[in-house]
Amino acid sequence: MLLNLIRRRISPSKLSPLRFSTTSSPAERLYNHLQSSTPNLEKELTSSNIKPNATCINEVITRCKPNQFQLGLRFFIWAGTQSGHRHSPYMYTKACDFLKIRANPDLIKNVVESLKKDESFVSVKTMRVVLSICSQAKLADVALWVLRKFPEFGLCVDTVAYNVVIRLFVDEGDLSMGVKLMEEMDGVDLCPDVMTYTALINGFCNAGEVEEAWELAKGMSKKGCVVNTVTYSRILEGVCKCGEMERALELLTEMEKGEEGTSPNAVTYTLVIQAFVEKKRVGEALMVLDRMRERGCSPNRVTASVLIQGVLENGEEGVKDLSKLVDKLVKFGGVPLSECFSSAVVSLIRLKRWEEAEKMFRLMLVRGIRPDGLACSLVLRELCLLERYHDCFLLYEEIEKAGVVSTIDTDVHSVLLLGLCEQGRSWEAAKLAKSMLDKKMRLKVSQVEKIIEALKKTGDEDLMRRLSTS
DNA sequence: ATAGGGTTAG
Repeated sequence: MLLNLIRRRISPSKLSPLRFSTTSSPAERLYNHLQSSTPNLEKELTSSNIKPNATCINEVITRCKPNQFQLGLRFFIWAGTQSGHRHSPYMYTKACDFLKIRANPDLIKNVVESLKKDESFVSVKTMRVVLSICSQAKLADVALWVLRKFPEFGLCVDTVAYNVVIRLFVDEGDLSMGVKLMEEMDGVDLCPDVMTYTALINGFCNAGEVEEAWELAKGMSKKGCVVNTVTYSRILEGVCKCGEMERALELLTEMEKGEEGTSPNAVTYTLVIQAFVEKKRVGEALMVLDRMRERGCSPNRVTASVLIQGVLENGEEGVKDLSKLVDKLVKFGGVPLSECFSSAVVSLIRLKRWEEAEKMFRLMLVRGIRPDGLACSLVLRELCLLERYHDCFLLYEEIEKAGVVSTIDTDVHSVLLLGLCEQGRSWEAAKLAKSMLDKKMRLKVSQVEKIIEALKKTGDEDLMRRLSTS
């Protein structure tokens, strides 16, 4: 950190290139190449021989001031075309946020135009990165504009590029543009693939136009695309969303009777189960569970949590229904008892039935059923909200002992720590603080002073030393 | 490229 500060004070112009390249970070060097206003920026960047990784790319971009965003974007595009590197979705989000692409769509157009003007090397890969940026920023119009620019660079549009643009229009709700583009593909000798169809089928299903989706699916096989379980499941989901549960069951039957590649899987059945649960038709949801079992398909944790929530919410006989369901899920395999109980705890908390949730959670610990990370963190958070810090601490210790991979949020840790201090539980606070230090957690709370003050009372010198150096 | 139920880093 200190080194960075010192470095920044040295004006780059006073350093010879040789000296510069040995003393500065790759990001710094790339950033300086970026400033060099040469006619061909990409060549300049490539000549640096630096292969930037994610951290480095991020560093370069965040160095850009708002008036340099166009340069920053151009750098990001260049970096995305380097061999052996591929921007992760996270990086796309990051770049789009920082460069404020969505608020300023012209940035993309300007960069593409400047690539043309500077006669930089532009490949299909370059365009793919540009389209991914449009995709991340949800800019359908700009994406279409980019698509139309391909010929100007002597490039042929491919199916993947079309799919990106089609998906953007579909997500915007512009289905007719999606269809128009798909039809246009024929004219340039491109064949719509499963992705193209899936995008449009999704769109029609979301718009409640299941018939249209169905027609598209029928058209798929004629074009040599295989209609698979996923496609059918999407349509089934659309049918469910329209509330046509009887038709959904018919479609399910058809899938069960159909060929190998279209037989329903756990996701398919779970969609139907969830739809019944949402319509408070829990009995029928449970029947679908039996049905999937008969077809040799095991429920998974999603199936389980959807059904458990449904039974708790709408079951006639509450706990009795629940234990019957849990027995069944465990017997069917695929979902361990601990997952079922954890789901029940999570559902109860969501339903604001806290007392039942706590009872069940404690029952789990007594019976040696290990709760999952989410159940633990929700229970501990609730206890903190109720200011039952000591209870929370005791449960925390038990959970640690049970060896649950802790996913408890940092802020819950901090609130608990502070709460223990305020309630005069300095021994417990010290123990928690040590545990947090072991996990390399930072004390992220405004009243750090207060905590330190309370911890001093324990007279634990080892702890104080560790706190002061952390 | 399919569902649900929280977070982290890149």
